[in-house]
Amino acid sequence: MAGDMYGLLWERELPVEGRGRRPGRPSGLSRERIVAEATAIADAEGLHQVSMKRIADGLDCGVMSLYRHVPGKDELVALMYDATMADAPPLPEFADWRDAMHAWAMAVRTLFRAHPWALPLATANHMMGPGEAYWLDWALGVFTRTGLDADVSLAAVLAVNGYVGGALRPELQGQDDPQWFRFMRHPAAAERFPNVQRLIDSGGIADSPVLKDSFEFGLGLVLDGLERYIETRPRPGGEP
Amino acid sequence: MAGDMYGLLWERELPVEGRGRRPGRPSGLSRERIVAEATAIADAEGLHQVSMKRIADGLDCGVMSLYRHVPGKDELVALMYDATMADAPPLPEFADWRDAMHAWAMAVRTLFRAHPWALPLATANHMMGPGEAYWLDWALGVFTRTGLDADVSLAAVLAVNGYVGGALRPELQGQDDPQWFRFMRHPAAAERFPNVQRLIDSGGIADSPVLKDSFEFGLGLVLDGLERYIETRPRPGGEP
DNA sequence: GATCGATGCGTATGAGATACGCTAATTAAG
DNA sequence: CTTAATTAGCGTATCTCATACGCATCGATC
Repeated sequence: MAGDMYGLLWERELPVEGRGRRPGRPSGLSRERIVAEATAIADAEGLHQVSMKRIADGLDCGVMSLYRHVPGKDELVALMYDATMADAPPLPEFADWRDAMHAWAMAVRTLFRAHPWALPLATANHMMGPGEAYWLDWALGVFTRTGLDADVSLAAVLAVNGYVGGALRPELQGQDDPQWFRFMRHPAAAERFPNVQRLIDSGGIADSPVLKDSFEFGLGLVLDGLERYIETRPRPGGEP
Repeated sequence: MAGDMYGLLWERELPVEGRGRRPGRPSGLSRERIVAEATAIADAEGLHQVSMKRIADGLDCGVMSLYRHVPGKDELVALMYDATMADAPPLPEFADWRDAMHAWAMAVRTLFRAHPWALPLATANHMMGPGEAYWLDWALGVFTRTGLDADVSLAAVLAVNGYVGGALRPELQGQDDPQWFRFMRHPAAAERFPNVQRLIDSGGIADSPVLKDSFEFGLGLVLDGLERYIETRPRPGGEP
């Protein structure tokens, strides 16, 4: 179904030169406006509510006009995703890799919290666009500067990124439905899941400081692991 | 759209008693058969190919017959997800928490590798069913037995689970399209993403042992972080 | 002002989910 | 053995969507 996502996401990177004015009706619509409208709908009401009709209504145009600017809906969603990833202020420089990756993770989190519909898309198979590549490149630079090899740097980025993507899941759910444990009300659940039962009985779920910041708690664990790796990794020249 | 997912996923936990034989036409179809057929289609061709018609054809029945056993498609997908999570051999006992969580993570990975369509669903907002609750409870038990408080145990599980879910993403993608870095062929990409460029130039991506097992590498980092936490955490009674 | 090339978009098509209501198959009651 | 009760199977009709096709329109260029 997805034809040339690569061309779709990257073709505009080079500004087309040498065409000052072309013949033909000037376009009131644009790919950017369509993507923006679709994203606004998704942000407000979920990806489920994004339909070509709904977008057209929002832009006050005919449905089929959209197809002059976007190949199809799948491609539009891919564009929405990458545009969303690009929609964040650039990160500053950091002296310390750990501060840098902490900031990186928090920035990514902010992004996904603002656009909850994007997280499942991140998990689905997709082509990387410029918006997403920015984050990868930035994080790669952080680890490369600590002296890690390129492949290990990538593995480190994948680890942090993996944690962030996964840990966001319950967080985004929590915003809509704080009752992750509603199922424990079921009479059969208590005996089948004694540890969950114990957790609920302990009472302190709601106001546990660790759980309140479980994202940063887990992030800290990952960074701790990386710190240990970086400190103890075999170095080419041995100890100075 | 999702009505009573809670009842849907949990109602069958208690076997209904006291009804030996009921009147009415006996059912050839069953919820289980429908879920199994739908899962088989999704495993083979992706969730996109699962339609009520396709399922009905596979089961050699009419489309509307399915609705006698499943409230609707969204609910069917929820059932598929939870049934998939329940479709794994139970984990053995482990003496060491680290061995246990390593096995846990690898088991979850095996599950998602067998059913790639399930991972985006895990990321989407959903109600926990008995299949998923099993994994949560098991992991919670592991940490609780190390003496961690219930809330911290949950945070630890969320951290490992987060890592696993997130790290699986590129892995599942890699199976279908090993060219995660195809975008770097773009002329504009090299200068905009120098660190990715350097990574590619380093050449050793394909046969880097770290990247080959990047899942376990990252998992090790998370467990290292947890180990350090467990060893240095403040204990109620002080040092023995 | 005629032509060209792109945009805007109405209409038609086909897929997919599902509400409704009828039919069929059993069991239980008379 | 009827007959009523109850539940499964499912054809048809509808509604929502994505999208192919082709015509109309608009400006720039010649």
